Amino acid sequence: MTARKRYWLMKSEPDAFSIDDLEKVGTEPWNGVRNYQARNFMRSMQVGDGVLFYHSNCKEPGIVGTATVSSAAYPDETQFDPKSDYHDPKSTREDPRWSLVDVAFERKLTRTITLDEIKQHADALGDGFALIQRGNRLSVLPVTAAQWKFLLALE
DNA sequence: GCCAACGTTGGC
DNA sequence: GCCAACGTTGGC
Repeated sequence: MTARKRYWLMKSEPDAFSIDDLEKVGTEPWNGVRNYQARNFMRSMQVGDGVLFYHSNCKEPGIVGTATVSSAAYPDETQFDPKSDYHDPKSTREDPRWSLVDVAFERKLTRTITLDEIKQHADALGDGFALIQRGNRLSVLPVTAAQWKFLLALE
């Protein structure tokens, strides 16, 4: 039995990993997430779920493309690697603390749907769109089917 | 580069 | 279990 397709927004700093990088490699393990809430969202993802690819911490923050979840959650290898920036000495192979999913490139948007523009549509998006909630820093967050449709219609 | 917001850590 | 200190995120 397959659950109904769900939707997510995932942030990445384009200097570190951009939508162009994803297009080049095709599929990428979404490593380095070290926030429990974000991790829990990834653990609940299913193959085929839709992803809005968001560029953060850059000149023009916003949604730049779409991707799909292409694996179930599995342990993030970087947590075990002492040489990695994402190394977590408190995590063990027996009981891994951090998980990730693979994300597959779908398409680039013809233009960036900017954060500024998204904020202007806060009413239409409804309360609780985590991206534009005050002070929110979550790097992985859920998007409803209605929000997905609305946001992509702005393109 | 600044800084507000927020999560985590660790002393007590 | 409180909370101050600290580190990180991310818009500006």
